[in-house]
Amino acid sequence: MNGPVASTPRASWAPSTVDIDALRVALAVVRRKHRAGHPLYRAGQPFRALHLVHVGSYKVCDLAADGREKVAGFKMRGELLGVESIGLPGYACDAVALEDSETWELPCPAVLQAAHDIPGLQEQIAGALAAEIRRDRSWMLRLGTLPAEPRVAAFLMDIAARYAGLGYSARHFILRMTRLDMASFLALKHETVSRVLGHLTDLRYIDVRRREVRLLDVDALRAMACAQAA
Amino acid sequence: MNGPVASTPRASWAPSTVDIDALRVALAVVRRKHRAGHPLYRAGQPFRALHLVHVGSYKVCDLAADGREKVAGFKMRGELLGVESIGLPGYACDAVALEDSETWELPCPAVLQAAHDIPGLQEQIAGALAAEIRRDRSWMLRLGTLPAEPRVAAFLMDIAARYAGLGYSARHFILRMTRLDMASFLALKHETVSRVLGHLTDLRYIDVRRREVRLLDVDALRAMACAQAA
DNA sequence: CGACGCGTTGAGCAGACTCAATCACAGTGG
DNA sequence: CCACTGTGATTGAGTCTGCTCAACGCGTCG
Repeated sequence: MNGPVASTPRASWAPSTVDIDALRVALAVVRRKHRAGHPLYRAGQPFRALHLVHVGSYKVCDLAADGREKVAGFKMRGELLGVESIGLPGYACDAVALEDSETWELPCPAVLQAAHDIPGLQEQIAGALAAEIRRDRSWMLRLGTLPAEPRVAAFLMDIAARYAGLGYSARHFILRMTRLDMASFLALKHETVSRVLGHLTDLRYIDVRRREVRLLDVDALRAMACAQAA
Repeated sequence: MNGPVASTPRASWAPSTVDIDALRVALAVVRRKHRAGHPLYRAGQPFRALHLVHVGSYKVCDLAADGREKVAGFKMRGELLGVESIGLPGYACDAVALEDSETWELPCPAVLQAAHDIPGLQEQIAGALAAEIRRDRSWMLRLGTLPAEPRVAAFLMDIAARYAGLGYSARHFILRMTRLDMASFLALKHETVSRVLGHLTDLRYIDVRRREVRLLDVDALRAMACAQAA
């Protein structure tokens, strides 16, 4: 995610993953399914549980009072949903399934109890929240300092790395979100995203057919994602 | 102690504040002073403690491997520094004093122990981390959806609200950071920030003399900070 | 005093946006 | 089976906001 870091504890670097085994033994996990486009939760609904993505993927959408809206992130298998709402009476944002998906519900009281009882779990949870902060900050940095093209390149590299972490191909994958969602997350317009993908195709860095992406020149993409100039 | 927050759980809304009394009784707090421009910590230094701002203010700077840099936030009295590094061997970013400042050091092992022993503290800490996530997300939303002028207006309103929370005037205050820092945080160039402040002055919304700011028309500023168009 | 960092201001440029048309595809129903 | 429809994606032309480059003023501090 950040760089080629090896030999550090997982909870620090992995997306919002925690030690699932520890939680699974301690909690009575409820499975919840969501069809593509349907919400796992909406902003304002009572906050009573965290959710672990088990199948599929979700987007997290922040909303402002005046209607402005932005995709804050995408969550894949093994990642946690709802951590941003801890300490609030209701959820702070929306979580919507990008495809037919399934989560495990982790009720808050049970998690708190487990954090007390299971040694190390408290630290893992705090570590997962801190990792979420770092991930957000890392994207804030990119969105604030990179032009459109490197931004899209960085996004593709991020998705690729996460698929790789799940055992899927890092070179060939399906984008589960629309161009509009990508654009919102990247603070661009969907036309711009489309144009950039087109240009990356012209450069032979990638091959895109609608949602299907093939990375042809990972080194070039990585270089582009790091340098401010093209 | 915290601020005039009404009728909602404190840990949820306050900046990165926690129940300081609970921590103070449990921890042997060490005071650390920093002159303007000097670091409280730098990215990579061993992470052993959180820090509570007691006097003055700090900026938090994220850095990318390729040298890109961005101010991720500003911390004032009562706010926590270092939470983003929880679970890592070293700090994930820099924290630099904007003026002569002082922090209370909260050693990690002691905090963890206290979180075990003091009922509710664990939740408060998790709540503080979640609040940090929400604050970052809230700025990501603004930076992604607002043009330069509303962005600066929103920034001024944010600073004003935080000063008000500390018992200072919300109408008249000193910006502790340079235009460059503001610009970095707002993902703008410092010339743009300068121009926007100039324009807000022309509009009689504010009065600026270098770092000194007076808010003349708070309603207009608030309106500007919320609407995407001017 | 001189120097450097910070802040302001101006002119011109360019990258991303706006507006708009068109295309591809999946789902629906006749 | 295919026309119809709506959403998502692509592409083009023109515009504009914020950036770049540059000069200058102010203040502070060595």
